[in-house]
Amino acid sequence: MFSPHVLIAIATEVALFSIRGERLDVLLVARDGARGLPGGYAAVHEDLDAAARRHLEEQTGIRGVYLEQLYTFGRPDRDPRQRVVAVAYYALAPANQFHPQPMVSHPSLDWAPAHDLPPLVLDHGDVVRMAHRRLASKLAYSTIALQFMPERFTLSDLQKVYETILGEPLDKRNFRKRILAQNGIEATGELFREGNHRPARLYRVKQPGAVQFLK
Amino acid sequence: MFSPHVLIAIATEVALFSIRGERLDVLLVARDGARGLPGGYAAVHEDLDAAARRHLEEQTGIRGVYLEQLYTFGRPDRDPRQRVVAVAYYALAPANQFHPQPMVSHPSLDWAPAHDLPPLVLDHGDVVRMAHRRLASKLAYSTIALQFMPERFTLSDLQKVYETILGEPLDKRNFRKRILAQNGIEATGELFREGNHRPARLYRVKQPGAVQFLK
DNA sequence: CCAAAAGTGTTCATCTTACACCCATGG
DNA sequence: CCATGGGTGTAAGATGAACACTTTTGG
Repeated sequence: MFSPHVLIAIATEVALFSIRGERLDVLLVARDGARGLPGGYAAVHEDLDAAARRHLEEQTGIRGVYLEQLYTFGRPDRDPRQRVVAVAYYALAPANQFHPQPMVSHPSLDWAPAHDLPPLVLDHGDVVRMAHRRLASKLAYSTIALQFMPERFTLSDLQKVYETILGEPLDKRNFRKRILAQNGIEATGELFREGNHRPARLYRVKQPGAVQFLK
Repeated sequence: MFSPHVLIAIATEVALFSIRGERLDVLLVARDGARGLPGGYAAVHEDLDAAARRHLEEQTGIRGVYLEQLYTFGRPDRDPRQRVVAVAYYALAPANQFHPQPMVSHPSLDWAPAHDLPPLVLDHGDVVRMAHRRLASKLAYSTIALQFMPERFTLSDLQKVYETILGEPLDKRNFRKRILAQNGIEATGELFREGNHRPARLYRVKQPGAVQFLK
């Protein structure tokens, strides 16, 4: 049906970010001694998004996260061994503050700081950097940061997410005004008590699945 | 080297826009009785951007235009006949005001209004709509509209480009302030005389290749 | 009572929007 | 002199940025 001159292997690659402590981390898998992003070939009759999710789950156990296509890398020399076109994605997983159990128990997995990546295979470093830029710019005009939040969270938690991704401190009062005006979250009425200080109000995302655009 | 289960045909598709008259038009090619976007398969060792440009030139004669990757469509059922992943692009060609000679002489080509598309093959209508949205939003934070301009143009010409893409009229004074503040164009000192009214200053793009981001 | 983080309004500067008239030309 | 599009500034409103103190809790 097809000339072999147009048949190409397609791989998906997923940069999965999470806020851990006060760092933006990306999840890496070890493969033959080097580190790279979770991913692999898409099967002939497999949807690309599904392939990205499948490899992510198979290699990390993570599922149900926000996933967005980033860019397709098609330079013929990007993989020196063979011709593979890579459809890159990025994904966001909730901060682990309310999930203290390690999300990852597989020994070949580890987190690396997005700001200070170790050497990665192929062009995976470029993927992470491009995803990080996209994420940072999306903070300005969407509610995408909510995808990092667990079921219940405080405004300080959310502010730390913004500050971590942007790499700069934000004014607390202005931040709260802005976030509450976006109307994407609501107070649960509960309080979160921790440490020797005033307890914080807990909030939840109104529509956990949806990322809305602002203005 | 590869299992045949991961070998997939990759096609590029290009939505080429131009401002013609006061419409945003997209260039269509006729193929077996239907209309679609210029494009075709990428060869095994061909760069994807290069494949998009090659098919565009082979089918329309157009080259040297601004080209940007849009999205990769990977649903297995997008082409009912066979499995083809489509890497979609959009391209921008200068308005024809200073190029009155038809850019296209091939009989199987025609322009269609982006706001009112005829039925297109496969998912090409989705590609055009997505590209149009991307273009409209990029007007707000980049100098991408300059890619529609010929070598010399007036501020009224440029304003018509914005108005046509956005589908709404803009205030002349505010528009001029904004554009000149962006610092992407400069007056040539020449005047353009046409019709029985005051001649208009001609401008040129400072860096014709570059699209700069604002703020 | 001390330390620590939560919570809360106002002012100033900046940017955005609305708006109307004169200018230069061709016919 | 008339019609046509080119060209220009200002004021009001909206938005964003800066900023400090009180509250509640645990120890």
